[in-house]
Amino acid sequence: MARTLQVTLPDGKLLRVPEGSSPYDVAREIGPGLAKAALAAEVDGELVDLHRTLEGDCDIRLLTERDPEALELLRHSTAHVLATAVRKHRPDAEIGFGPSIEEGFYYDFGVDEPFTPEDLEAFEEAMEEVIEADYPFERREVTKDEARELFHDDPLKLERLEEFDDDEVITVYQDGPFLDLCKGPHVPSTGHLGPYKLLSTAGAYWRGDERRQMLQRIYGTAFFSGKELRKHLNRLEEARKRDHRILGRELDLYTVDERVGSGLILWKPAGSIIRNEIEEYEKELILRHGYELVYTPHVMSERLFEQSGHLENFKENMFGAMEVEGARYRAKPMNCPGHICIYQAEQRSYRELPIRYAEFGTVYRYERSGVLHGMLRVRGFTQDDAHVFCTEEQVPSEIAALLDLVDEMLTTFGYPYTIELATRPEKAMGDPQVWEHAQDQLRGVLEERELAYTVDEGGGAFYGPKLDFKLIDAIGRKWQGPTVQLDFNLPDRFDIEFIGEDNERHRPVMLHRVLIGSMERFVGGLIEHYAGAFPLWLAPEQVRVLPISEQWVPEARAYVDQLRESGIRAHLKDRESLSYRIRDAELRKVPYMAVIGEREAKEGTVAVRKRGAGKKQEMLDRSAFLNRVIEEIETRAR
RNA sequence: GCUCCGGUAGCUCAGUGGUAGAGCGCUUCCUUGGUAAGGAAGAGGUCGAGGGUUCAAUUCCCUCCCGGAGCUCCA
Repeated sequence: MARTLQVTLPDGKLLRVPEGSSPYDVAREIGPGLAKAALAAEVDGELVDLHRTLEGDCDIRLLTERDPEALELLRHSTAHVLATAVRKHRPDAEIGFGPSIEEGFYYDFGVDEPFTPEDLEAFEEAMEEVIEADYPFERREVTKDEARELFHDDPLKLERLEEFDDDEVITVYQDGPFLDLCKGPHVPSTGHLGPYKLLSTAGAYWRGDERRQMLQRIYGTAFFSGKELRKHLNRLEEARKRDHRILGRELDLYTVDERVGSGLILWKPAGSIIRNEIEEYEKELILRHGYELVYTPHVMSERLFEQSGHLENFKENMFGAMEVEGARYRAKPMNCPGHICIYQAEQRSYRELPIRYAEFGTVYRYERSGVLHGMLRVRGFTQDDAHVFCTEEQVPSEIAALLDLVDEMLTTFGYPYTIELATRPEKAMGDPQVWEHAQDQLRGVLEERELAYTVDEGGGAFYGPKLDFKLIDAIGRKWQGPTVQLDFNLPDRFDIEFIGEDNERHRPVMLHRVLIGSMERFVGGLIEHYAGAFPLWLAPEQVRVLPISEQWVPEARAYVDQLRESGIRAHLKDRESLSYRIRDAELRKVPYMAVIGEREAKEGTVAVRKRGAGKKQEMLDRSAFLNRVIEEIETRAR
């Protein structure tokens, strides 16, 4: 009698199957429905192909479309099918890597002629053929020598191959004519692929190293259902519509000019209003939290940056030196040295601490031309920077106060957020024990508040651990948010001190923190977050007053004046037809339209139409509307 | 910086080896309007910059500048 294996299912149920069975056989044993739906399996914690022979007794979990891991498999398998198709059209294409990624997959190819959009269409057609052929994904274990032979025409694969240890199991996967060096697993056959779409091509360095060969990357995405694919493509379309560069132009928020230079933002009046509102709000907030405003120059002596170490560690990101009367100056890439100089302008007593200096400081950094991107990645930007000088004992309360600030700020803008604690990296300066202690302090505050956080092990800067806050925007994308950073470096470099209770000199702890980070990036992000429809308190134009006809212009103008008198940004539009003006106000995303005609004139009212609310309108007493607007602005309602 | 793609009116775009066109916007006039485009006329372009090929270049070639998709890096 054949021997049997005992498999344990996720629900704890035990099953006996003949030796030599595969997960597929297990699925069939459980039911035909599962056998059909199963795509792969997790055996003793390891993902394996559905038809892989089981080695012995094991825990097994069958993966179907509903498991997140299955989507990754699907995408990875789709990448293989893409490579199969590319090889059909371009037999000489060298194959690089083709993994699944967060939103889909890519595959890198070494080709002489880059791919065109027409190529992508041809590849999609060829992929259909591969799918129809329903080739199984066949897994084989090979020796290094066998693999060398199999991939003798694929230099990129050979290079990867040499990195395997001699005793490592090397596996290859074959689907029809295409063979790839691959760890797997895959879906059972090419016929199991779902709907997919090739999206774009781009250059990518072999192994991400800019000194290496440039490969051609094809990006695509794949799902189990057409519905999900369409949803994803819609999301991409939605993101495209929110693009701050397009909205920024349409709403006259900012511009760039090649005469000024790449990566340098010109804030137009409407954008400046938004920026100024944010600055005013934040100023009020931080003054309430015990910060003091300071200002420091944009250009400072190069010697300062020698002392701070920026010239040593940050030089490739700094603008070049300019010379004045024999001395060299630099545009500042960071605000900290200036703030330290202010701290050191006097002898400091422990009684003064903590000292919190805040500045909307404009910094300039050289960024490679290829990375510049609208307002999100620029060469000149204004940070809402602050530096806290305090004693070691004060660190926890300072961190706690910051958590409050961050929460209040992000709630105002309607951003949910997550927290990350970044700890000591390999190459770090300072005593590991000091690091340990500081990290414990940060952790302690988070835990005391019962805040959820993740740990980015080794993700801290070389000079100190940090807390990173990630924002989640209206369409679910993550953005870099506030950061708080402990610094064990600059206090030493500048020999910062305070006189303690014991009348001795002591070194204060220094914290760097930003809430919004960079004005440019934050506003760019806000444009996309709100899709250009800013809440009332930020909206460049808050109320547009529309007289029905010329007859009511004086009355409408008087109302505009009254609104402005109360600090409301109101404008009169009286030229074109009412329909036209309504449409224009909607397109400009003005929060409120106030229409005045015969009826309103008679009753001293105003017909209020809210942005995006269509024909729904409200008849309000003029002072009632004014008060409502003021209230909404003051509470910074979202 | 690198690979590929692009740059024509303020914006979105069409077009051509014989020096240019649309829609929107803008100006003026008519219309005096009741909730997402009332009508007409007009102005506006050294076709990104420089060089080359050609009888002739916005068009073909080269270099540069700027933008885009990525790679790498970052607030």
